[in-house]
Amino acid sequence: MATPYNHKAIEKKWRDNWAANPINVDDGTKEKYYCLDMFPYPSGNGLHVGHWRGYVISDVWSRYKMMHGYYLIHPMGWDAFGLPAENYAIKNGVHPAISTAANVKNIKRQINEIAAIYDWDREVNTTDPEFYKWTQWIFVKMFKEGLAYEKQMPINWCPSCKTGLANEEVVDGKCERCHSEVTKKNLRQWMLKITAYAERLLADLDKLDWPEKVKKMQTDWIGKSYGAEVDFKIDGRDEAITVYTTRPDTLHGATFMVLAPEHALAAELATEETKEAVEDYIFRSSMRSSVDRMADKEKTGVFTGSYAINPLNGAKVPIWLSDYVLADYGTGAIMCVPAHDDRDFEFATKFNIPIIQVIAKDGVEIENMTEAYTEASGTMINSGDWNGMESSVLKAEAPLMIEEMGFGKKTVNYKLRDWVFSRQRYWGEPIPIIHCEKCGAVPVPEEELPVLLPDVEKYEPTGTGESPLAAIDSWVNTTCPCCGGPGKRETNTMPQWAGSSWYFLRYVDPKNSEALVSKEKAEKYLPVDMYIGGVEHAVLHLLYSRFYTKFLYDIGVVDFEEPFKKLFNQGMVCGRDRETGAATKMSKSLGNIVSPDDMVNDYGCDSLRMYELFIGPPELDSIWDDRGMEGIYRFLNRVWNMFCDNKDKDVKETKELVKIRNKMIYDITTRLESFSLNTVVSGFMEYNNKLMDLTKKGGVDKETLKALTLLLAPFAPHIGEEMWEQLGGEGTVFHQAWPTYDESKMKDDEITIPVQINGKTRATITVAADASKDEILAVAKEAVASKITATIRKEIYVPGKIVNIVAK
RNA sequence: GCGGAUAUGGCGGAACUGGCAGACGCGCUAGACUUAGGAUCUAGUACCUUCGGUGUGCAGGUUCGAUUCCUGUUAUCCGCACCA
Repeated sequence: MATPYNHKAIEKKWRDNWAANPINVDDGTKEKYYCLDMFPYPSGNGLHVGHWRGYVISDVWSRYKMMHGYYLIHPMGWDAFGLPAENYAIKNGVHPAISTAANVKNIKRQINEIAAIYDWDREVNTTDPEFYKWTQWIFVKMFKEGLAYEKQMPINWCPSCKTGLANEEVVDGKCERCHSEVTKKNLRQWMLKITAYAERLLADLDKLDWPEKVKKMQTDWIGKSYGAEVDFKIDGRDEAITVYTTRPDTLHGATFMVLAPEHALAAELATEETKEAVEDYIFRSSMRSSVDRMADKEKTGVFTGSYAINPLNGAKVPIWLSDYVLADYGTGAIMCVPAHDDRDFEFATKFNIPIIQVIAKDGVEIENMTEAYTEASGTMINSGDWNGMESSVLKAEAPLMIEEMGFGKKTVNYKLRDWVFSRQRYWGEPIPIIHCEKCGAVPVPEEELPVLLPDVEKYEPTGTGESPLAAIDSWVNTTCPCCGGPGKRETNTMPQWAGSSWYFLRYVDPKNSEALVSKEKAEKYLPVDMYIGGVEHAVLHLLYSRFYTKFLYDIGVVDFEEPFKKLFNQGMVCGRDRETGAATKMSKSLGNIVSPDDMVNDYGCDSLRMYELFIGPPELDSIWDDRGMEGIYRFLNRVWNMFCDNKDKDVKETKELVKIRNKMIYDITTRLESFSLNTVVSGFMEYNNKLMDLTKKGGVDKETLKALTLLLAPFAPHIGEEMWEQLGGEGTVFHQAWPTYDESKMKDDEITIPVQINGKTRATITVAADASKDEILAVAKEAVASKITATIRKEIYVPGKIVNIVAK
């Protein structure tokens, strides 16, 4: 018996060897393959086995690509701005830069335990001034293009984090980070005009090889709808109120109109009698948080006392105010057709407003409507000239008809809002703007970037809407780059998403001081071919990155419009709840975090890598169970022993061995190609069991051992490299070509076929693979002759699969 | 409320275009080797039973044949949530 499997010695040996002789080298002739991991936030908790999973998946894929001759861009970096470091600073008085650096060091050590081929020469850190110089540069460019602008508006405000938030960061009315209830605060904000890209962000989703789920989430978030704007004259005045509707076909059924309480005309429309009630309603609405407004579906509202004129039939309709109409969508005003809209129906019922049905459901007019008929299908009724038309047709044609009639226009709308981009916190990129009394907001000249984040004494957010930077007079007071007069620096910082919206571009040219990325390197190494990470960024990071990339394309920095060609979302690794046994997210507070460190020590990196994959389908959540590690460790031991038993023997290749080898290559390759990584691992186990069997029956030949080594290497790189060396292979195993299979050599001489009677298996027969149908049926009938108790009605033979005899 | 995903032994999970359900692993049972074994190896392990039957959330359907296709339904998870 040869030396037992010693993971510690083998892994140390190859780790040192790879450090001395890097295997991923750009020789200028290879094609690139860019495989990217979502870079981590360097948290003080370190990595758990869930983080590992994603990194293992991407490393296996990278090494597989390397064995197809690619030069890999496989970088790692740090998304290091953000609240936890700042909160730690507030509590302990340690500068975020210091605690972050310590966390980076620890996590880097842990990541190195994975033995992934990260190219640390490409490492980036969003808090590095040489990096955020370009984060600020992009902002300045956006400002110059009119895509970054200031606005005073009520925004989402987290009272616990004491900062404003983007819509994307508000989940169920709560702060995405700390889960506090989000309130509204009227603040001067920096906004990014992501809405200018809405159409392109939507249309280009088609080009992407992304999970449908993520594409759908982005589609819904952008929320495009087609409809018309219609002008309703206010009775007795010259002004009109414009509404947006997707159902202009129902215009004859509009019996009232509702404005958002924040609508510019809301207060003005009140009459003497309604003034008090209207003002009261507007005031109360302004005090309600978005959570309130969402949770409370019961309709409230107030009649303004004014009327509008339906432009189509001249009907006089009352104008109401209600907070179910959103101020910042469409025109902030709607026409209400209670017969054909659930919300309008509810409102009309509550406030006794007439309901006029204009689409016949199943050809009839409903006598007493109990609910709205919302489908656009049926014949128009009560609609003047439009009577008799099909509503679905009218729905499509009405916008243009309205436009021709001169009281509206065809239009589209998006749910997507501009991006609230400023944060009132310390640990982020300063927004590179100087405010001057004469010149207004002036961008810091590009050659003066970066605007360094100064040290402060107190990190504590003020809660007033000012960032802690505002307290540093010496930093705030500066000169205006435009007129040379006195100026004040912008004290808001950027959100955490700023750096992560473009970091993947910097990896390919991380030390360039002249440009964000050189044209040459961008062309050669970008874009990202495969992006691997969790699904939690579906509408945050992934939407922002697409927006940034499109902008950089427009100003000529890059020559592609989509940053990530292919996206893979790995599932979460859950812990098990000690009492209920249910799967729960790993978290510090639940105390169910499994650290990879001990696992690596006890079983080795190769075992942990394979177990991370074996645990379940990579795209689904899975539950961590320590005990399963044993099984993988045993498996690697068995591979090692089988290998050692055979490697020094000169075993002749047999037909059986050739068949198993080709089948093994075929199975592993096709499963890997379809990203079914858990079944790749079980496939290895199955084939190893077969090879162990054959070891007892005469041995396994070198070619087969070699094939196994090559297949296994991306998964268990250390043992793979060791086996390759012991087989006398040249250089590193990762510079070898991925093995190929020959389908003609996978065929069996004999096949085993189940024989069924009436669909139930009664016997199996073994016949020559090339036997004819008649021969097989004859053998089959003989095998089950005693069990056939009725007349044979039908005999079915599916070649190579099954025989079914129908007897009744 | 709307949309999407999932449902298979004690557990994690296999099953390619309909063709032997439970591969592979964990756990468990028995045995071997051992002073010992939480090491290793061998055999067994869906359920009920005597033949035989029943089984892929539940109820139907299509088919010679359904985990796979269709209709309905339940549960869990995820996303959106007054977007007119």
